[in-house]
Amino acid sequence: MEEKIKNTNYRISSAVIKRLPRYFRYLRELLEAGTMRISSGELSKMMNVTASQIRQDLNCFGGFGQQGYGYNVKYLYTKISEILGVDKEYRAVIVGAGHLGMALVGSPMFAKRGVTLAALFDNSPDLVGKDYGALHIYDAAELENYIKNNNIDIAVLTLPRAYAKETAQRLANLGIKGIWNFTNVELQFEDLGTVVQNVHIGDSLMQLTYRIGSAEEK
Amino acid sequence: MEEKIKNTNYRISSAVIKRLPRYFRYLRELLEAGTMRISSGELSKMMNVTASQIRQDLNCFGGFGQQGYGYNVKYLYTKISEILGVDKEYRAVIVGAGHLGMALVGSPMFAKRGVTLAALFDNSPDLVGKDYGALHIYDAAELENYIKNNNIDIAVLTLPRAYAKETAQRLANLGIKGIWNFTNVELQFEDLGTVVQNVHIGDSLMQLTYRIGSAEEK
DNA sequence: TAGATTGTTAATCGATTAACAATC
DNA sequence: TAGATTGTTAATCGATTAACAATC
Repeated sequence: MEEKIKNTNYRISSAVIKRLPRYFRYLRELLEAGTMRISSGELSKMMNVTASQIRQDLNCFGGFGQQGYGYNVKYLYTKISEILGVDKEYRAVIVGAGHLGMALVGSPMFAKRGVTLAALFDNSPDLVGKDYGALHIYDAAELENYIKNNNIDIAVLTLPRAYAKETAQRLANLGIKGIWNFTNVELQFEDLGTVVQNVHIGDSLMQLTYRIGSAEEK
Repeated sequence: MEEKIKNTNYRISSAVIKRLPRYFRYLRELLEAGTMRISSGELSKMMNVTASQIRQDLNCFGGFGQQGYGYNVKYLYTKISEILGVDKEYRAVIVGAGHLGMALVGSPMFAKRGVTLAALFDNSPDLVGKDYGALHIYDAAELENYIKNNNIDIAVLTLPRAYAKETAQRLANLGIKGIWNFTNVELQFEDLGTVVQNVHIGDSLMQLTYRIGSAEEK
């Protein structure tokens, strides 16, 4: 049972990577429900994918199952968590303490995924200095100082478009590991080694309206 | 130039559909910048995709370009808008007036995509009855009444997980056309003809931590 | 007309599914 | 051991890219 995660020198396809978080969610649900084991066949029915795909996906990273038995839910959950970096305990700050920033602060999303929120930043005098639960809102001018001294890995950008590019550049210059970008500005810092994950929420709305339209045609 | 959008009896692949909103965004930017025409080659450089893919994608819906010239930006933007249903002027309500709901209300996202926000709903006595800009917050108990009488096409679910399933079921029973689901609950109402678009924001965070981890390995 | 660039067919590539031998 | 189910190879399917004739 002490299978290591494969040293994946070869590139994992982005199709696989995009599916991993969904496995993570389903496995946690199974774990919480007290399920001990699951076969690729059972999981495939729950998730509406093929059992083949599940086995192929998992085998990119290692042989986590056992012939004739299936997968131990707790073990598989742990492995997928490791693959996704949940055990790395990344530390994040939220830059932009508007409604979106506050919505993220208030949700259990970060905690559930091993990410610790350390602080909030904003440039509005009305907000700077306030506390939200355990989190303090700092002046955006303090970003450099704070990030250098507090071991921050990830910045969540929930500020207005207008400040996005400049702020992101400052963060990348600091060598921050990841930027989770909710502003609709496309960012690019591969040269600086900063990973950018863009969230285009509006694209999702457009997919919805497309699908409504195409459903109505029939 | 009066090319009709192809009557797409055959199914457009979801790979194509997912790319359409990105074309929409880039084309608006070009339009705002005053660019009159663009070739698939130029656009491909801007967007970091192949020119072939752009031409293939567009030709699923019609021949919007002109040999030797390229694409008229305004015309193409209009056509893609039609394909995505921007011209349909869908009407939406937001169910759940917490921070996430308020963040969506305050953003220009809906207006930019032809979706009109009509009202907010919540079940907290502190919020019901208040107004935010032009939008009124109604009691969630009024959902049925309001939706029947106000021509609502889309419900945006930004309420706590606990109420998600029940509320979504009520909306689907009313025959609402689309549910934009921000709760992490997987919903399924294909039988009732309601399109569900799930937003799993946490999955995006997991992709970020995965990518940070795999970038660090090198 | 010559040059440019589309629309579309054909070739390639990659991802998904099926099949089955390995093995618990 | 027999039954079950994985890990993995092979077959299929679909999506992307390349190529080029059509045409503005």
